[in-house]
Amino acid sequence: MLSVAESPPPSDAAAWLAKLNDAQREAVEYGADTPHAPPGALLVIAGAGSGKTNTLAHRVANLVVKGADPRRILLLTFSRRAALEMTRRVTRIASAALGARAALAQGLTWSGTFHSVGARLLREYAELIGLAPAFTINDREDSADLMNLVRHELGLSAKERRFPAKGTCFATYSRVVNTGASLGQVLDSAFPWCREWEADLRMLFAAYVDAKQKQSVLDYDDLLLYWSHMGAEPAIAADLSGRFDHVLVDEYQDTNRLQASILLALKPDGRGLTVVGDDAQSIYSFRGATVRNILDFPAQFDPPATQVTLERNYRSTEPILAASNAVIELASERYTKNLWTDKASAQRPRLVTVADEADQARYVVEQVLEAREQGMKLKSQAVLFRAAHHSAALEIELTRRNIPFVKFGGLKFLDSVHVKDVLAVLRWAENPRDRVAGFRVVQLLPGVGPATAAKVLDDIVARAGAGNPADTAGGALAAFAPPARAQEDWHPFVKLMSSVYGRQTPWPAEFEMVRRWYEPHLERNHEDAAVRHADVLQMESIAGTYASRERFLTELTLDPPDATSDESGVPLIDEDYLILSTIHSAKGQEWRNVFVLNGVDGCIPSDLGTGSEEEIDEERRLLYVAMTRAKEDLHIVVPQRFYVHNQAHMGDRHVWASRTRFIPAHLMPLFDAYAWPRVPVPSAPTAAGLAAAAQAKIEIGARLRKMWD
DNA sequence: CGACATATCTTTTTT
DNA sequence: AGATATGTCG
Repeated sequence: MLSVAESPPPSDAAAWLAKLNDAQREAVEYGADTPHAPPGALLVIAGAGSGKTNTLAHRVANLVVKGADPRRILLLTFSRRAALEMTRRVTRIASAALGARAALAQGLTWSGTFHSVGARLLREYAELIGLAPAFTINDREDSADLMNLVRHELGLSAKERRFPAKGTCFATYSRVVNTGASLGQVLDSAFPWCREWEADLRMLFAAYVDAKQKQSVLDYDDLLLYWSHMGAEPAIAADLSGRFDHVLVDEYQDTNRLQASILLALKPDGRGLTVVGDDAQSIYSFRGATVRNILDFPAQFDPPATQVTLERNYRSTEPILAASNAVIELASERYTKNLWTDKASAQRPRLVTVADEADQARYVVEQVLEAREQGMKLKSQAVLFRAAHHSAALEIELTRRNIPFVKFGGLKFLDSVHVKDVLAVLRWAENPRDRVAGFRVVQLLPGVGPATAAKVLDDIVARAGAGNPADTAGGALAAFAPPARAQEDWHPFVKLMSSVYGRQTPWPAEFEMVRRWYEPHLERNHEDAAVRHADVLQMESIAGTYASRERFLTELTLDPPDATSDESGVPLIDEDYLILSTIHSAKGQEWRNVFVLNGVDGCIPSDLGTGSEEEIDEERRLLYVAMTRAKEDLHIVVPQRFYVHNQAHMGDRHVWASRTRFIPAHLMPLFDAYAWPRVPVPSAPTAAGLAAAAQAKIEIGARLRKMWD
């Protein structure tokens, strides 16, 4: 049992908080003297680079130092990466302050994303709420596949006019769940081209929910939805909220209504609740996040939440901050603060015009190498972009020049077919009712298509009845009469599945058995089997680090490895590599040297996100987030000619792009604007003259295009 | 019924 | 370029 409460606080208590500024210290010390009877809610508005993570870590550490039980602290972060970073810092800070009682700081066991904490709680309360404890969790792709299955069953795929694709259906469903809006509202605001299908979609979603329940499968949204409904059930709600004395939430500007309702159920009067975020960095509205959550937070409580604002920026130089502030000031809705810094620098952020994407890639490589020559590690430099495919040309150039890089965002390890195949076998083993998994696995056998697969799955469900399908699934498979072409492969398949259903082989060894069974199918189905095989082996080594099949599956779907690199596998820890990242995945991070690709209209803002004022403002915040990642040097690259795919009628073609609307002419003095490669000019013009010339050229282009708008 | 070829559409960002 | 619906053959 922990008994910190009676120990006196360390005599140098003030010393370890001395490095914080006044606002930070206020956020750290708010209510910390009475950790067992916390005061009302606290809102910390923390601007970019204002030491937010550090402040939150200090606050948690301080609570522990003052006697709070770390096992009764719930720390909700946006990503797993952020959760790990936070626990690491809290442990370090608290250990230093606690001295001999440092071990206490290890007790911070409830930290993670809303989704992972939700999954953990749901497994604990499963029986109580009528959920099979062995439920499996579908990732986005699996969920869309299930939606597709249901869509076919309802005959929606054979309509006269084409019904929305599975991904669109699922996205619509997800948005309804996360925003709490009606289907009609969601269609109007986000999917207007699907408006005509409202009635069919409603029917589809009802059947989708039904299918999930029958199969004991949850999707990401369910992890929040069930949690939220537990909070609405008085008996469970009391138990839930009684478990945690303190609830702290990071990146609150990117939470949605559903998440807000969960918090409110946990801490109805706000006591012990802390949320931290920055309204100017809200960039996840496509996931149902709403900036209203943070703006309306104080007024939810009586008395209203105490607010602390962190405005001092410790990250960027003054010119970078001035440009970033100027960009965000043009938003149609005012933000709550203005950042300042005392880090002077003569280098303004650069606005670099290049001819096309190939030159853009060459420019970045040249600059990155030059910086490295001057001692800046590749790891201290990052290239950011709006959409994952924007870095394609750069990736080719980096590979050609042999420069190692790691890419965050975009395609995941888990999205490749072979990885999904193996995971499907394991998920089906864990939960034989999981139709998406089973459907995929059975069709791996030659001669088996959708029709045969459906029969197999029906047989399994029929034989199980109300009992545990894991006991009877093997028998159902053995009794099935396979089509002639699958005859030869059927027996080994039945043997494998019977073994995994019955858990005859202990965990990591089971993976190896599945892999061996899968190998011949991999060879048969894929030209590049060798590369794919390496991925499967890599997955096998990851599997060995988890205690059980269930842990492995849950962790992998909730926290998939998020980096890919040119080689298979992430480079060695001590190796130096350049960071490529989508702007979304760059959240919360910082680098000395930052490049923003495609600073053109159509990319930032994405031409898909210019429908409404709100969407445009979100794109503006995206640029703001990208710019404020930079500590010393910031390059926004503007290719004049831009290649686009999948244009409705013309197919692929080049388009002439113009500088992003978020940096209008009157902000140009805040940038160091030039063209690259620099052309020799006869009369040695001034930098300002060059900038003006470059700008005039671009604006004429824009005017000419406007003639046809 | 499965396998393979052909025509038609497609919204980016992620837990 | 890649997914998905539809068409045709064995």
